[in-house]
Amino acid sequence: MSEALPKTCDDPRERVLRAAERAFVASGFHGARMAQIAKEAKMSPGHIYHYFESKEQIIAEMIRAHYEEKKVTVERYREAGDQVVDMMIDNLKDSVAAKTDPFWSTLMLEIAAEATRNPEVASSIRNMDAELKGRVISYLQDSVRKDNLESRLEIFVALMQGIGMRNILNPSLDKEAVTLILRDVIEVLFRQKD
Amino acid sequence: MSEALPKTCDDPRERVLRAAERAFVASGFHGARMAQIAKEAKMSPGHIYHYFESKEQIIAEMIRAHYEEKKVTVERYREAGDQVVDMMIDNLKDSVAAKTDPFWSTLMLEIAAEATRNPEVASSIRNMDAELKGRVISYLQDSVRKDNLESRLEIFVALMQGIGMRNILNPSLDKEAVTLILRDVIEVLFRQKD
Amino acid sequence: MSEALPKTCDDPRERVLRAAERAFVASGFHGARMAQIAKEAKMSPGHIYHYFESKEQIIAEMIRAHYEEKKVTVERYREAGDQVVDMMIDNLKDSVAAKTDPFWSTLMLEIAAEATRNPEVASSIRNMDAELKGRVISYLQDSVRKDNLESRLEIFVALMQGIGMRNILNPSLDKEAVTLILRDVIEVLFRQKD
Amino acid sequence: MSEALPKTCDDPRERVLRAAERAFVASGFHGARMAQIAKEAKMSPGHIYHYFESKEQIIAEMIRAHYEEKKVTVERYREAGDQVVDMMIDNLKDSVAAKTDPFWSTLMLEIAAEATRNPEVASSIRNMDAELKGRVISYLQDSVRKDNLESRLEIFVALMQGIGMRNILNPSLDKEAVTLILRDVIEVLFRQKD
DNA sequence: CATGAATGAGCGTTCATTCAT
DNA sequence: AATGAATGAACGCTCATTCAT
Repeated sequence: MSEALPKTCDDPRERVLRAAERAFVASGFHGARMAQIAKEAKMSPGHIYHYFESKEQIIAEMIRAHYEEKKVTVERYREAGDQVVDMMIDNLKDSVAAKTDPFWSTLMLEIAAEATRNPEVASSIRNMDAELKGRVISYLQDSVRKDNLESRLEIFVALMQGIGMRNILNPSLDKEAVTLILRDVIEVLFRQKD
Repeated sequence: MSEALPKTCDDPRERVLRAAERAFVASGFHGARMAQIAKEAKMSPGHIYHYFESKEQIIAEMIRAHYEEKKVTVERYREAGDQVVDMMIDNLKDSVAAKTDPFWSTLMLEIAAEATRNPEVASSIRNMDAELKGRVISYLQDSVRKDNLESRLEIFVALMQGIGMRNILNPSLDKEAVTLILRDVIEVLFRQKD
Repeated sequence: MSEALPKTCDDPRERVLRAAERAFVASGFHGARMAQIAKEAKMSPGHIYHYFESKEQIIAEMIRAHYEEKKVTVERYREAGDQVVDMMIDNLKDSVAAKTDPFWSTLMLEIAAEATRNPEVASSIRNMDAELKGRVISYLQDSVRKDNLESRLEIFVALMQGIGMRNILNPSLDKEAVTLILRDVIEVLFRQKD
Repeated sequence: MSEALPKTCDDPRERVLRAAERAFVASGFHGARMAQIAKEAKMSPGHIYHYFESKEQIIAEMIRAHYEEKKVTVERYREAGDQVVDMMIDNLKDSVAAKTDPFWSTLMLEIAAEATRNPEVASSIRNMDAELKGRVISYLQDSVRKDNLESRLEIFVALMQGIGMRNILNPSLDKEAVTLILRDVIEVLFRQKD
């Protein structure tokens, strides 16, 4: 009954991670100050180091948590059976909204930028990315056209993440029009020719 | 006749900008050290401040220079006349190679990330981006399908930049396969129906 | 009857003092961490402050305890009667071993170094040192040469502590040879000319 | 004519070393603050790092400089020929004064204490100490008793450094009386039996 | 009596920027 | 125009000490 809520604001590690996320979005991994993270986590700077060894570790764990969330998100493809292309199209509006949320697109940008500089982070990201992509491919396998599936998926992911980046450079991006056009792109990328 | 060569290695401002570009790609805007930029520009750190007020200004001007280069690049769309979709397809391999060049994709990432943090830079980028897009639209106008052209262009740009980001997260991206599939996407995005 | 055993491992103050001693030898007064002392004393860091006001106080009391032990040690001179020079010579091997024990020589070094920095500690050490020396002089008085006895004793103590320091700077010090030579030095310092 | 004075206050490295020496004597290696050293060296904290990589390096170089000075000091034994024991006795007053200078005895204490904790420093000190001792032995070789010479020298050095330590614990040490008694100790340690 | 989570001042060090030359 | 020595504020992080429980 009184089950501890998992991952609430009461878990101090989680509080730090959430605070760091906000600080990273606001100032970038390098620009974010431990003092700011501490303040947002309602914790003294020193106490953060009871939960994390370093700022680097906070970055690494936040990236990992980000991928864990993505894992959950892609599980819905598993359940879509052979309706997966229809599902992608049905969910398009939400997907575009998610990718154009400035919070998430900014974080994605930071993560990619960190991968270009920190080899340890890069390797970890690439492993997680590959695992995620492998899962998605196994879920799509039977219901979409199979030729060059991996590359088609790469293009789809590139497109969705690219939309996030475009929304940063052009926040007046017409999400509705984009959503409509994306339907055709998804059809051409994935629909099996009966 | 003895016109000063514009943008050669002899122009010290240009030298700083090129050096900064390399340093930013290697270490990010925050990670790059003025000392490193000075060394690469073969100039003392102090002397950089004769040409630029601050590191921020170097970032801003480097981004501007980046857009100036892009302006030159898009001019070829102007010259393509009504063959523009064919030209996009013919150039696809080069375009993919350009977007997956780690140097440029890293720089693009830094620029986008900076836009999320520095409002002045963000505003300047958005102006330049809008101008660039306006030009491209005017060049495409007569030779591609006109419905929702701006959004179709956004999607195309998102896709190309997204491929750059994907290449960072997954450097074993199959560029050849991607190039092939992109042909179909371009057809569906831009080809006028008879 | 049920007298509390003094100075056993059950006395928590004593446990802290012993733990501090080990930590100070391992890391120095400054390098030793309260957390380490607490761990060695099998006590929480916070609880140490029920027994001691500060780290400084632990240092001061540990030094005092060190002198109390020395007091016990010098009592044997009292019991030697007029055989004291012979006893010094007989005990030489043990004395050298004691002074070259890294534990005690390190502690001696820390104590002397602390005396150069902390005036309160310095004053307390000087009092205790003077008292100790006074006792030894009274024990030696009747059985050794009396001219300049205090200075002869100073030289003897300097020599023994100096050997401890030499053993730190040159751990391959030949203790056996040193012991042999010291016999002659003691003879010249203390033996009464019949 | 206008020869640069070697090691004057104009050499900034030397200024840092001298400032560090004073700060180390006043507060110990650990207690001394870079800000304090900077202030005493009339230099900003940041600028110290143009000359030294770290506080550790300053400590290491100061110790080395200390040994270089000692090397110069022991050279006079070389020139004493077979009068070396007489010279030791003649110089005794100065030697005692040098060893009881609180500045130098405090520094010696810090150095020995550092050797018990920092293995790199310890190894360097031991090498320098061994070299120094080797030199002295070669200078004494022909004019003092040869049995166990190395250990006799160790005892002499221990005695002199021990006097420095005693002077810290008992600053009212009677240097004159000590000097007188030391003559006999030197005779017994080194004088050749005709 | 006892805990250990929590604090926050202060450390060694870095680096954008300045300025005497 | 050009240098590079010099600055000092600000960083990530540590640890003696406190205090709610």
